[in-house]
Amino acid sequence: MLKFLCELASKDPVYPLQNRISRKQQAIADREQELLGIAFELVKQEGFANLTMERLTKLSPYSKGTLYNHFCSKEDVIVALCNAAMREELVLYRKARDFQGNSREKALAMHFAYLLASERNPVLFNCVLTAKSPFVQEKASQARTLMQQDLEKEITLLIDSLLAQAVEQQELRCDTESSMELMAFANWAMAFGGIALLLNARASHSISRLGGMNPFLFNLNTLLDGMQWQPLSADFDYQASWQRVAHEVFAAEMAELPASLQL
Amino acid sequence: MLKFLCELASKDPVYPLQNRISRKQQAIADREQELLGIAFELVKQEGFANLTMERLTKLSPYSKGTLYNHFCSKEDVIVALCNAAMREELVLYRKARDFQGNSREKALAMHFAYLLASERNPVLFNCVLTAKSPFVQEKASQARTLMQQDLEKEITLLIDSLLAQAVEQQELRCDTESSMELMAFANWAMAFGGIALLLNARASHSISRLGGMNPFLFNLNTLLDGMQWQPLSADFDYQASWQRVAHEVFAAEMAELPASLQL
DNA sequence: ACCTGAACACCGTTCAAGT
DNA sequence: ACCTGAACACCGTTCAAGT
Repeated sequence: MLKFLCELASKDPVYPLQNRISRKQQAIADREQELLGIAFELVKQEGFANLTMERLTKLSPYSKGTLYNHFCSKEDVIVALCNAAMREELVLYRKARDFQGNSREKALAMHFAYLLASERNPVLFNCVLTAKSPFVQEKASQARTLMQQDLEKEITLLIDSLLAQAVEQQELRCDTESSMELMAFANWAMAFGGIALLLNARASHSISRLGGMNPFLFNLNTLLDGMQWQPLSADFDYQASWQRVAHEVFAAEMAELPASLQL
Repeated sequence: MLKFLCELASKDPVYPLQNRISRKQQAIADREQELLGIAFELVKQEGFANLTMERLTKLSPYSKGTLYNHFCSKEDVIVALCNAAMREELVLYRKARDFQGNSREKALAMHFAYLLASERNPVLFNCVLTAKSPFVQEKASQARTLMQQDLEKEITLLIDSLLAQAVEQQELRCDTESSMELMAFANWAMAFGGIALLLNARASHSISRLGGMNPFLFNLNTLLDGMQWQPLSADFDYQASWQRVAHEVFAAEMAELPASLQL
């Protein structure tokens, strides 16, 4: 359940790796992962309102004081969870990038990874937004906030290099320097908006009426067509690419998902 | 500040209008508006974490028990605020629809209205998302939840009729029945995603690097081009339309905005 | 019938006392 | 040096007592 937290434990920069990490430091890092794992279970089961320092203390073998030794506030826990989620996303993005296909198919694979991450863990997806809001941000520790910015930069870098590759292969045109950044943002906005609405507003009229249709591929095809990213959706079977991504890249991750969710 | 709450007071269906509303019912409806106004100020100043039943009680002339007479829970207050925000949005959408121009320009005006609503009141914009999350929804009163669905339907209707009009005028093609609903959703997702990210993640790398550029028009032009909504952005000056909307439709609302925000 | 506010269980954060 | 848990101020919700 929380293996993603464990395997990333030693990477947390709050306790930076040294050539030889002291036993004590390692113990502290381990405990932090243990605490984050419990916090993760709390939000997973009942949403964010269910995460309280009180409950976190009671479910852990430690005292409140010790919790506050790791996290300067409740918000700090939230940002820490969000960072773990982003690290997990990064792993998926790297897999997506290696998909065999043209540049637009690779972009599709990246979006698939984003959607997959949100389906695997809906609450953490929302976490990423709330964690960025100024009210949360200002109560979190600086170390954790900086870490978040680093992770974000790393993701941005991946996207940028994909766009650059597409331009190089002449499948995408990019008139000015700045329009590349605008294109990156447009992709993020479209994907984020679609997922956030689907996750949170499933009951809403204009979403429930979509019935069994999968709006993601439609959204993406429309946006990428608007960017004139070749080949256009009229000339290529991106539905097939979407299926290929599911089977060739993310078969393992898909298998973990509840059967009710077909991407 | 909270005039939008007042003018809509009598419309709240929790206390439905009758041919002759009793004096007592009117008093109750008034008090509810008063309470919502205070709640609004609380979230406006310091975000949602600042809204507590405790503070709401203290800032009002009433007791806790009376508050719970109006709102069955804290979440119920949030949904009530969200509904007020949606009513305000509706007013803007109606103004946008009457913009003189081709169908795609009208769509632009609708998006402008959405953006304007979010700039006028960032916290309530977020409110609309959190208010739809299942955890909040299940703690709110049914009356308020139903009201929310009605408001949503009304907004959807406006969008749908604009799309239908565009198809009728042959500026937009719509192959199947369902693709209209997909197009409506794509517009919502793009607009929502862009605004939510801009509001909450201004500090994030891939947003801060956009600098002074306004990504909204880019996002919209790209999406609507992808939908093949005529005339395409290459053949029409939508930048000019955007300015026209600001001046011709929303001059009054723009004037209220802090000068730092140029749409 | 409606309003009040005391009461209860819970929460976030701190810090003196302990090891 | 680090851990503990009592203490404090605050919060959401309820309900017996009042009018």
